[in-house]
Amino acid sequence: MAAGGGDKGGRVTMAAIGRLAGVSQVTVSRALSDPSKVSADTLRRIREAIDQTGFVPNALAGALVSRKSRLISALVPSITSIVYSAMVQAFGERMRAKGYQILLSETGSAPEDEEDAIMLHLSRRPDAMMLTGIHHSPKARKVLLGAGIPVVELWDVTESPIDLCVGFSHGAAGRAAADFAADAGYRRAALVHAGDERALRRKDAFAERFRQRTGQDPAEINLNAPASLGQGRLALSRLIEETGFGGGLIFCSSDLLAHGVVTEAQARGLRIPQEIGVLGFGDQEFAAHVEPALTTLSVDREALGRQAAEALLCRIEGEPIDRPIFDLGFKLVRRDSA
Amino acid sequence: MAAGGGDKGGRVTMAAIGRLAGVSQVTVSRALSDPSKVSADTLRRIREAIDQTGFVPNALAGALVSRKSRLISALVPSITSIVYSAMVQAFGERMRAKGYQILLSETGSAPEDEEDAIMLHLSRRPDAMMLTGIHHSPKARKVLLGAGIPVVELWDVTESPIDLCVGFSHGAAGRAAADFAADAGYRRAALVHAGDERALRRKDAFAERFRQRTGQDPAEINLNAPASLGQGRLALSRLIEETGFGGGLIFCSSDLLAHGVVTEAQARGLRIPQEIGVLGFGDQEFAAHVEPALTTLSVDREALGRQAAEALLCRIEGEPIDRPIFDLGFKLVRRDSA
DNA sequence: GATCAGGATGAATGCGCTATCAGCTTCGCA
DNA sequence: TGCGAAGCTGATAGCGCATTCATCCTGATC
Repeated sequence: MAAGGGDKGGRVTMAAIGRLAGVSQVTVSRALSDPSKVSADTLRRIREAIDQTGFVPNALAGALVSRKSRLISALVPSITSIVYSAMVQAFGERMRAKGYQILLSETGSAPEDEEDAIMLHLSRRPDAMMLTGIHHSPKARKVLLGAGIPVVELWDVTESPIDLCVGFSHGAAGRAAADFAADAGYRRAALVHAGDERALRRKDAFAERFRQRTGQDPAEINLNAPASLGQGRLALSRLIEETGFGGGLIFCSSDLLAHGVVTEAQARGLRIPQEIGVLGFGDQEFAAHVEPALTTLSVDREALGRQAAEALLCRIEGEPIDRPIFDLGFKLVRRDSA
Repeated sequence: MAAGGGDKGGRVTMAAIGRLAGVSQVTVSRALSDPSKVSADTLRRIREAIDQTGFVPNALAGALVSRKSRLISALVPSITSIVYSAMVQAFGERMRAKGYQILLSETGSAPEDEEDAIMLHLSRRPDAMMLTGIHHSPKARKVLLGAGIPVVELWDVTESPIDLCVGFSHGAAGRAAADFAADAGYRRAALVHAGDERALRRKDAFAERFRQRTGQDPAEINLNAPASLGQGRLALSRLIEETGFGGGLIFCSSDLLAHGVVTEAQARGLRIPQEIGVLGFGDQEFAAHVEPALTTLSVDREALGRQAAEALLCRIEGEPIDRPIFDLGFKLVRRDSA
């Protein structure tokens, strides 16, 4: 262990601080939660005792009795993806400013893992919960509703959220991409994606709209793997070698994949955007700075996180919310890759 | 609120489940913590009651009395940097497999923020704590020692850890980079970094060694901003325009900056590695796949996280650790950029 | 001097659970 | 038939704190 323990054999509690300062446990509690309720002299003695002993209040006990844990639970598929980490960062920053801590778990992509994680999180009695996506198991929905806490679902919109949702329509995003492709004169298209549920919906919407507009079916590469530059390069190789893709617009499910496609295209001497156009998704920082700069669907990840935090805080503080569905939209940013 | 509450007005507790199943609260507790201690029939009735009510045990109360929260606290400067998020992911995965949850906070780079975060985390009575770096305020050290829990410091090594440390020597890394530069025949060098404390130590070690080996002082650009591709491009521009850098090896504090430097060099028509060599740090996924592939100092972030988890688990389970300092080293991976 | 408002403090209570010890069956075996 | 062992269950006692209510003091007001 790191330690030789506290001051004495027993651990330091408010009662112990009280004994040192010559007051009761209650007064110590008051001194910490609302110093104005305690006389200046008492406050000074209590603070001295705290400094002396290195006392750290036990938030477990506090939360147990007050029924307020000041803990917000957050579930994301992965934190190594900037997509989610930037959102969680903005979310957490806002929550921390309001005195809440974040209990964060990765759920992967399997719904049953999410269910387990939800149960584990609820057992810590969080004051609110943030989930990614709008698809959850029936049991998850049930326990969430039963928990009686505000819940926000992120990265998507639905008319029937568990409680609140903040996101944008992936169908609309896919259609916007297809319209862009058709308007820009592309007569062929391909879809490269990592296989996650929301990417699939963008892809399907793209395919349908592109077919309507051009009469052509896009080729498709489902990588079924976390997005990475290497996977993006691989995707273009497979597109060319497996499907005989000879040019057109490639709509990627993330900027990282798009960057990989661009890199592979350059390595093969293919000209961008003349021979192939590349459309990314997310508008991550690097998108504007690579060569050629990526044309991409821009999503404000920080705004998603902030808005989610704001909505939950309203709920926690009992303020009315006129509409629990926040559609933050997206923007197509045209640069040089398509 | 999301909910209309539980089944009744009051909330569901073990006592309520017991009433439903016709047993006492204690038996419910046993059924959950060790089902073998309860008869098959009782177990079935308890499980039915739990399913019916959607009961979720209150881990706050459990932790309060058992003095085991099954919570591990983790403090990192930022989760949007893959450097830390990949490490936390590996750390969390191992811990989750052992039944622990992670309480994660971002501390930024200010030491006083870390101190606040440590106090907040300790108030939740975690079973162990993971910190980034080996520099902490005296007060932080004191409360950490007083908490009596295992502590691991990550990303660096020191002879005097608070409890455990897992990392590598940044001085050695900087020197290895300088030796590589000198051995490869570079007579000029430049240092591009984001300004964080560990990058500064690598930089200083590089500068000193490079001077010894070549008699030359490296140029330096301190970006004082989170590493990004755009910052990397900016850095090369500044290097050329402010310091008149005309060629040599550029040692970057991260692969992302290195990638930016490479991108800017290509945009300016500079040949790599003939005119300028670029050495990255971290060996992130994309390093091997960009063109030219990045030469970089490889650090196994997942191994850091895993080893940290393993060491903490040993401490928690009371197993002996012969040496609390784990130096996991680094590797120089030569590819095409230098 | 009596009365009262307001500030400062403390005693008692219980949040929901685990740990401990004690009680009750049942069964095997002498 | 008796008796200990083993299996199952319950009563009780806190964990450390916030909440509630009661108490005491001070000073202002009539």
